Amino acid sequence: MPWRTSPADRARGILPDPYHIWMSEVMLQQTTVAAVRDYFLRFTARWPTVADLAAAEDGDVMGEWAGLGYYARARNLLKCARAVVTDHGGQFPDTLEGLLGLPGVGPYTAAAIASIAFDRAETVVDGNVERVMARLYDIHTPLPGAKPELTARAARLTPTQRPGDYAQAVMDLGATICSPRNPACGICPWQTPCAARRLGTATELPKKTPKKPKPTRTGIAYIARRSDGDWLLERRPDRGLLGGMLGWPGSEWAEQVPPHAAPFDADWVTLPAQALHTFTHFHLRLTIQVAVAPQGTNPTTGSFLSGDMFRPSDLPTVMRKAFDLAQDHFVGSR
DNA sequence: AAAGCGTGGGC
DNA sequence: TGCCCAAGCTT
Repeated sequence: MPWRTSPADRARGILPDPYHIWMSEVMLQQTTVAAVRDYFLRFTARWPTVADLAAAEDGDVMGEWAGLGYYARARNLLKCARAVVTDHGGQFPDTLEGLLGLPGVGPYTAAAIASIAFDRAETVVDGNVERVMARLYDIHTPLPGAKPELTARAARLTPTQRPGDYAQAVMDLGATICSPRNPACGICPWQTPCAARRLGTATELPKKTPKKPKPTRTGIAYIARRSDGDWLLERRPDRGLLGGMLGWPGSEWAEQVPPHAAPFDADWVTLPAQALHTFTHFHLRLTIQVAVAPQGTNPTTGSFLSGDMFRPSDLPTVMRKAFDLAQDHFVGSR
């Protein structure tokens, strides 16, 4: 992992850049290491310091985050960078309390930064640690209700020696050996004290309360290309689903879509294929309508973005799926 | 305090 | 193939 420094360096007092640890930890919230890696490298190459990031344009940061999901993280990333510069002299706070005051930094991330970047004896409790503790102590209370007990167990184990190494090690243990499906108990360094290992309950822990089924919503997206090659796009409002991201104008997304109008009058063509996408709490079937806009078109929403300025990679994935289908249409009809 | 909030990979 | 899961935070 490119944000990590070796235990050997850490032992000699060489700690990682707090900016890098903060960046990686925010990206890693509910996101796999494999997905984060390239984003981390692009962000730190483009904005090498927190001051560079604080000076960035909102749209540039949102565009660079596109595809990683949970876009409130990107909005808070910018807020946080600016808070560090304006309220903390450009240095990240080195205490749990100070870190918790930053936007997008909750109990886990604050403890991760404090322990990994500053070697403070704070306790990280992420999904890995929850699983390891539930098994180590054979706790059958379902999550999220078990969280306080799991946190207390984890805190009791946190050492004062090399807390940063320990935090990473216990998460690595959960990510590799004490894995959700096929835990490798035979090679686990904690196999002797582990209650679930002894009782044979490891694979069924931690218990979780069942999830609600996802409803299916539908909607329409309007993808218009002007004769000069510009695309009609809009910036979504700064809160809610895909907040702050670039997207295509369209209807609401709902189980029953209310009446709505296209952004301008034209001979809109409905594509034969829909864009299918699943969000955290619903499935979406997006119907795509395409049109060529004459020069001088005045849309009721959004604005035309030049073909040179528009990077499809700035779009969140659902909008990118819609674009790919529309582009097939425009190319195929040429 | 329960719900909202993305995405891709693995099985 | 659909479901589960991933180094959670905010309101």
